[in-house]
Amino acid sequence: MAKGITKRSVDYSRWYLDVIAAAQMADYGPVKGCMVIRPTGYAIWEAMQSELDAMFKETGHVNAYFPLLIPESFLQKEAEHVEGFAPECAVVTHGGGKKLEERVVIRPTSETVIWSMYKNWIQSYRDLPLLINQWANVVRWEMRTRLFLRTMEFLWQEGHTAHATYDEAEEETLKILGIYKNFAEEYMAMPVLTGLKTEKERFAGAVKTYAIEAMMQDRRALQAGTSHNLGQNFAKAFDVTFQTENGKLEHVWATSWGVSTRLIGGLIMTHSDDNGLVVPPRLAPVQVAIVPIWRSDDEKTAVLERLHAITADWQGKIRFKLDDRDNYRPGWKFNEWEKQGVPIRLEMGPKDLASEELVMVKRHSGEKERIPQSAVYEKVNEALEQVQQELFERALAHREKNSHYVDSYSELKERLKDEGGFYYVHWNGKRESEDKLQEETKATIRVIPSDQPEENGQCIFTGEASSRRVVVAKAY
RNA sequence: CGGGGCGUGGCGCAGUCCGGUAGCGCAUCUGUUUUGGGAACAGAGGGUCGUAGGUUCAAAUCCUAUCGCCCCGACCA
Repeated sequence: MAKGITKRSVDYSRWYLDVIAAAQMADYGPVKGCMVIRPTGYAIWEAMQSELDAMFKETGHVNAYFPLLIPESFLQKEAEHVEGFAPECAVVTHGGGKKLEERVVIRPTSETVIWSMYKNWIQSYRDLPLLINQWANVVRWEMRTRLFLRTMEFLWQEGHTAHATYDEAEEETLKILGIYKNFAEEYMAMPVLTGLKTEKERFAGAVKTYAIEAMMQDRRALQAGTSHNLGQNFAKAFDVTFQTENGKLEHVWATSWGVSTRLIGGLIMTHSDDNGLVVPPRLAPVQVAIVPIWRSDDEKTAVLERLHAITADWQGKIRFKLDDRDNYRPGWKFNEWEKQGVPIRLEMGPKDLASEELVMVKRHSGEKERIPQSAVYEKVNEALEQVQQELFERALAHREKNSHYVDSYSELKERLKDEGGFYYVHWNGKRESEDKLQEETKATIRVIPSDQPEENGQCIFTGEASSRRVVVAKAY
């Protein structure tokens, strides 16, 4: 049925790329690993941006913009940070035809430039908290890239906040984590686990890294957003201090947090099917595609007239497209909108004109329904809500079905190989066990879940006592 | 960096082994008939075969070099 899209069961990775191509979401740029985001893909990003941006602003954050180019020496000021990022930096060595005195890196992330500026902006406890976000592009020289999931250049938002106390920074870190979870679940309809990253997986330069972690249809994990408590690491590296209420000088406490265009990859791999993209209604650039059907010019006029009347007051309420192109036939249009992931399709032809009905089709289920023309607006709104809900529930059920409690390492190894999924296992925090796990199974500890109850058990690697379970999975 | 694959009209490919008029499908344009799940027919336009050198009467095809991209792995949001 869907020409040109490889089935998920045949080759998941090929399927993913085919979905993107069929929906015209992105294309390869001329430089290896770089991606052109086409209008269909970018519209989804814009929808994500506008929702997230509103959430940040509601919680007191403001937007600003910092430069793309950073002096190389800045990266080196924070020991762990340089170690983590130096290998993947693109470095500018020449400008204006001359070799630069100091090389300049294209930002892989902006902590260093931003903290170099915060040094000038923060003097007193009265200047805190400083809650800044920026929407930007960053470059990381990755060895292996994949559209949306990992590209050399990607778009993201990065929040960088400064606080007077550790507790306040920690509170901010968790607040943002909550926003990310809410966004992922309520808008993307993508259920996520929240939790702390292990030391091994922690952001270079952070004291604590929290993440939201989602399960894709192939049962692999996708880290979909991170929120870091940076402690005083960057304040110390850039010597950012403030005077406290009682006159003492202290280093500022920091956080940083981000989500990227990777979310689009997550969206695709959570909901789409063998017929192409499926976009949840709240983020769909087009929520309803209307396909009129006619044979004669008279029929065309009548059908379009009726549809115009029905949609007369939809402007600003429902994002819809009346597809009245006459160089394509209905079947072609059905397919086209399907590949684009439009949640609801309405069909109306001569038959419906007479019966005062029309046909409503849901993209995610293929379910068709005849609805009275007098109630289209209500029915469509109802359906959009319902689809949003069903997509979330479907994804959640998939995650639940593929999440397992396992108490032996040998069983974990077997099952990781054969079925994938999330495994809740006891681990007592030893780095060596974590390294061994990755080496032997390619899987990693994704999160130490926030909502997991304390439970006495034995670490499956060492047999030592453990008080909690962590989530192990193979990841993107 | 290792393994695999590929560079030929806009896109997808065949042709390369065995040198001899650059081809097919899709897309595009024109016209007619069509239109409830990817329309049919007729016609048309569009290519220095990744790049550079070599062999030859003759190179997409053989030789040498080189550049690039994609997929799979190690590393990563």
